[in-house]
Amino acid sequence: MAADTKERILNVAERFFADRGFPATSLRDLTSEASVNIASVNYHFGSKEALLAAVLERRLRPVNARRLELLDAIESAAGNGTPNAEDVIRAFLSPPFQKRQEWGAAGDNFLRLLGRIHSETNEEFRATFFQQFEGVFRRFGQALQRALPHLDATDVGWRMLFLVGSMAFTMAWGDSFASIGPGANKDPDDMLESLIQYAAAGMASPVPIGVPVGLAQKGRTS
Amino acid sequence: MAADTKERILNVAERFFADRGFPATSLRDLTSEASVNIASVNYHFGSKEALLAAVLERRLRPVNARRLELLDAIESAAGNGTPNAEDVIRAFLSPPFQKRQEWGAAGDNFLRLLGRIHSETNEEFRATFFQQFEGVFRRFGQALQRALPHLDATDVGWRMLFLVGSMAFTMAWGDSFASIGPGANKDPDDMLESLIQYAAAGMASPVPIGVPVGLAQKGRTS
DNA sequence: GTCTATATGCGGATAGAC
DNA sequence: GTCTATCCGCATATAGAC
Repeated sequence: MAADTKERILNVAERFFADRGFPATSLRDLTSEASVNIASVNYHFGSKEALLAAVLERRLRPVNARRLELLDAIESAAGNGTPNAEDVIRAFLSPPFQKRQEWGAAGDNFLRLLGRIHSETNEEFRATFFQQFEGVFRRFGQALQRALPHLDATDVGWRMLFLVGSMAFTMAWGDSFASIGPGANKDPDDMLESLIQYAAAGMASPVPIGVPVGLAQKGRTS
Repeated sequence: MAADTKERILNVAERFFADRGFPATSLRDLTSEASVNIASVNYHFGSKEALLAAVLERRLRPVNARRLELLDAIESAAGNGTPNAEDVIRAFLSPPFQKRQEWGAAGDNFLRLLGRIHSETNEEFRATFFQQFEGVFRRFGQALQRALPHLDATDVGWRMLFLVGSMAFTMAWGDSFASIGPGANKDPDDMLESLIQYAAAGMASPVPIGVPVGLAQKGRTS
């Protein structure tokens, strides 16, 4: 049962990489937990790094495909007009969280891994991850620029950085963070909608005209 | 020169932990780069984990002290009234970025490390990091709840999650992310102001009244 | 406080039998 | 495809001389 072996490896790797991080996960533990032979990772994937790439690609591909599909639909509907910014943001944020629900516990693990990966600034990780992500990021950047013509390109770039940061952190922590913050839990399904609303408001917020952003209120509280 | 040895270790650890991550950093490389003996980490700090704690505490302590100082001033000025949400957000976000400028290159390294640490969901890291952070997070949560009475506690909690995510990601990536996004670089000093503005708009955005957030527009683009 | 030498164990990867 | 046995190197940590 080779196919089963590969999948068992992928599933345990997803969970362990999410829980412990990639460098702190040993192939010994991983293969033991998956009940496969220790040599099978190298046989099926070639190396530990290639295993990470396979773990990411398996789920990132459909997520990003869905993102672009939704964006295509929005741009088609807008025609020559400007697309709605909230719609664009929704198209970017929804797919990973919706897929998580489809994928159940595995989706949970993947999203936590994905959240981790986002703040990995290493070169090797970038090669694996940004290869899948960079094109999507660019297309959504262009769409947001059209949807928010009052922003210059730098503002759009920074705000996308903020948006992706919120998304990644929410993926990494999900519900477990709510216990630290104030208030009891409501339905976790509402979190995505709350994130979309937060991001849409932040994205579209006006830029002070004629006043350099950095000088407007610098040192106000210091 | 023992004091110098400790500081050289701390400085290199800060940079290596930021660049490579904690588990991927070896004490061999670290002590070699710092030009100190390999045994000195255990002599001065006790263990690799204790070194991480020392690295974090050295800079996190003044950052969080400054945050609370600013928050105290805001709450004193507000008296029995409600403090301004943007002021509270500024008090939370400004100190790490202002300290970075004070600290120069070391501040850069620390902020990248701090960004990483935020998405570390491990138990061990939480012990070290949240010990310093949890109290600050609670106090700002209460302040934001008072500043934004139209939000219930769950909304405040989630939006703080989003805010911290934006902040952490900005710390981790800083300027290097701008090259991926659209647009050329403006003054990097403006990034903090842009982040504050984004967060303030997202934080204060209205909640649809009488319509559950999660049901309002769910599936709109799917 | 600093150094060398070493204890002790785990890491990824592979050779070669089945 | 799967397994055992092994190569080879690096990890943290410490003992003990200086």
